Amino acid sequence: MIQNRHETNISCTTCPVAKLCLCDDLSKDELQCLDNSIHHNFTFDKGEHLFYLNDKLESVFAVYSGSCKEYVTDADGKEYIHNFYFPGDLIGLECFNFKSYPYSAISLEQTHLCVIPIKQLISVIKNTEHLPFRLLTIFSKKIRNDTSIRLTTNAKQRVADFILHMHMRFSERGCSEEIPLTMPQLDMSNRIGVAFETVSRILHAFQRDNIISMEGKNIQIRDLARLRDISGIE
Amino acid sequence: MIQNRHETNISCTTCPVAKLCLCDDLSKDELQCLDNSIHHNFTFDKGEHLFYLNDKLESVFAVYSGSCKEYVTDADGKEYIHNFYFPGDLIGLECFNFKSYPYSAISLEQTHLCVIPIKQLISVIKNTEHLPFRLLTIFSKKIRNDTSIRLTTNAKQRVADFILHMHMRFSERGCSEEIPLTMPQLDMSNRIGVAFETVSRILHAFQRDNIISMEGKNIQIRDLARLRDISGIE
DNA sequence: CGGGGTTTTGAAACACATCAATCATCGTGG
DNA sequence: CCACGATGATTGATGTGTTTCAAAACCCCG
Repeated sequence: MIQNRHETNISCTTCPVAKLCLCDDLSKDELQCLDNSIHHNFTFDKGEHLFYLNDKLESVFAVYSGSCKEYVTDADGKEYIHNFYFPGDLIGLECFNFKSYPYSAISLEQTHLCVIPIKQLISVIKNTEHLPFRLLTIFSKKIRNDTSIRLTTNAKQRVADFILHMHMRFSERGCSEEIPLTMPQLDMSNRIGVAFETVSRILHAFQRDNIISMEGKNIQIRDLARLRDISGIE
Repeated sequence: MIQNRHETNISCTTCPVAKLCLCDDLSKDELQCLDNSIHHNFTFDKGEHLFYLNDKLESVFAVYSGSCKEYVTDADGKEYIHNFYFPGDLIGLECFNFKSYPYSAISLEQTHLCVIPIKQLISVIKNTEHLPFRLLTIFSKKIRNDTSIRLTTNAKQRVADFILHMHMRFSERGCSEEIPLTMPQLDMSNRIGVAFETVSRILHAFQRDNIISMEGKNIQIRDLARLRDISGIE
């Protein structure tokens, strides 16, 4: 499925997002063992699929740079987006005991990925003390990522929730100043379940009220307190 | 926090929902090791809390019988329900690396729970080959449970999604005929993000159209195909 | 300098929430 | 055992937030 592409000497030991990925909490030996099981640095162009719905499941992906989305489409062609993935995130981990992928995944820009064959991942899990716990942490976080937009909220709250959630994720990546929206607003609207025209209107209202500012596709939060207030949680 | 209550000779080896719980996939020895770490059969009355938001995290819970919900409330007192839990489900597993519970959990009826202290769970994970993989499976399933109601759907689709999801969960428990709604419709409406009056109307419309039938709090699906059609997935 | 994919903006329609009142249900105590 | 209050469910009328439709403006990218 995945053609072998330009593979450089990237490794987990030098990876800048290792702390977000499988590697964190691992001993030096364990890290080496994991590193040996990973094929580093596959390049995907914008709009290229990592895999399609019902493709045979063979690998888990780790984002090295760039971004991706997971989605399914219904009979009408309407798109449901599970989540977006950024550097350090793992794609497909929760399918490890499936025969095939239950959704499609596509690159939102030029994206570099590391590929971990499931069989080898299972072997590493068996042979390392800390990886099982690391995986529990990753899954716990994924549950919070996947449920970050609440169902009981209105459109403004959802946009606020989305921005706050993105802010949190990019802060983890050492980028707390600006949130780069790598996806079109249509993707954002499909993720949060609001018409894209409504998203556009709300983003403009937030700018008018000096809650955020936008240049191009970058969002900067100017009033975090107001945003949290609109979101309504805590 | 948890008082020791009437504890009988229930064990994982004889538990009727073991296949849904931590036990599945474990060897006989591993099961024994797990069993020794679990305090079985704590009784919670309807409306009794398992734990409150910000309580110190000490244990994970397994539902033996009955049902529970996890929720948080916002500043206005509005309730957000993460999920419902039925026999074989685990509560609090995704908090294992937290200091305190990030939400509250309450019993919806008389409920029997098994309590697994986190420290001992970690020790069992370290000492068993299969439990780490069992946990990955449980987490994968939980992600699907937590995201079973899509954000981009209308009220009818959400009610349909909810019924289909409950149907799936109760089918796993050998109860595919009738879905016992142990929660009031208000809880269901808070879970799916639809006003409870709207839920009431939709449930009646579904009955009028012979898609479901209801006696008391039990839902019976009469036209699964129509329900799937309304849901719109696949 | 196009031209397809986005984003913006306005007007109209509608699905759903909200408000309000009635009805059913159930556990509790007199 | 029935009356009572509390809780949950139903049903209708009204208001509004959001979607939908439509058209224009923008903006990269080739």
